[in-house]
Amino acid sequence: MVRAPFYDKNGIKKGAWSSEEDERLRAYVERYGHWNWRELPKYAGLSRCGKSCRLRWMNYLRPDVKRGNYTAKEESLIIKLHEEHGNKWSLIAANLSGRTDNEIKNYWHTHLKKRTTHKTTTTTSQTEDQSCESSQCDQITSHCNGETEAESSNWDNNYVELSPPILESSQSPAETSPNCSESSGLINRTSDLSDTHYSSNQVEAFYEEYYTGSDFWTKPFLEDTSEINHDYPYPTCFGDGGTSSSYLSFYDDGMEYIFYQ
DNA sequence: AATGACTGCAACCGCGATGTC
DNA sequence: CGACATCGCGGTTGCAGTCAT
Repeated sequence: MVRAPFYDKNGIKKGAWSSEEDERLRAYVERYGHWNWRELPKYAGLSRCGKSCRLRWMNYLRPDVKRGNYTAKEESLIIKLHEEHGNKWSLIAANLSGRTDNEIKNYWHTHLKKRTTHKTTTTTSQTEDQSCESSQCDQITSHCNGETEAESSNWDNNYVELSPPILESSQSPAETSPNCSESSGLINRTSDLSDTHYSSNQVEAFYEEYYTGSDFWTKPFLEDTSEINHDYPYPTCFGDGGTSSSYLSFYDDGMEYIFYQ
């Protein structure tokens, strides 16, 4: 279902990711963060471009990416937000915990677009004939109007599922923080709040603290280097946890090593 | 069973925005 | 202030799996 792997003229690998590549990228980003996507693949030992790494991480490897089927709530929210904002997938994704904009975009085109088209046509026909017999029509009506009045009201107006929004190409909280330079290399702070519901005020307060308030993002991303896996070289500017030998294993000419030294 | 059409989704691409020098 | 690098976003593509004939 994915493009077959191949190498372009510059020796950059493209196409489907292997499990080994996934593991390398995951291990590297989880340990060192994504301080610079363009440079990252070199240090992670990947023959990929930075853009590809970033996409793979954001869409697939991030631990807080929610996989699996969409709930009725999620579907109704996507439909609602799409009606309001159009193809602003990043905006829509920001309102769905654990979903990426790319995933939502795909889901829209493969599932929801048909439904809303169907809804439009059936709604039109309904005005002429006040009936809607198909279960799909019922489902759409449910999505757009809310499962129940109370449930819909709570969902749409007062609560959001709270975990960091995942945008396929979003800024990480670290990048968002005004206190944090991009090269400072912070790990992502994860949240296990996805199953909890909060009021709007709580959400605002949380994000205030989460993204800007605390000094979390200004702290060095790597405080414990005791368990560094030296299979994944990283710039010496991140501390002395890397070794020259492991680093040089990826740069036989040593020029980049000298540069970073 | 063969095969052509369709579907779903991971991944790619181009371009605008933003940041840095 | 312009040039360049990098990031973020949305549209598009490629292809394996599934379905229909």
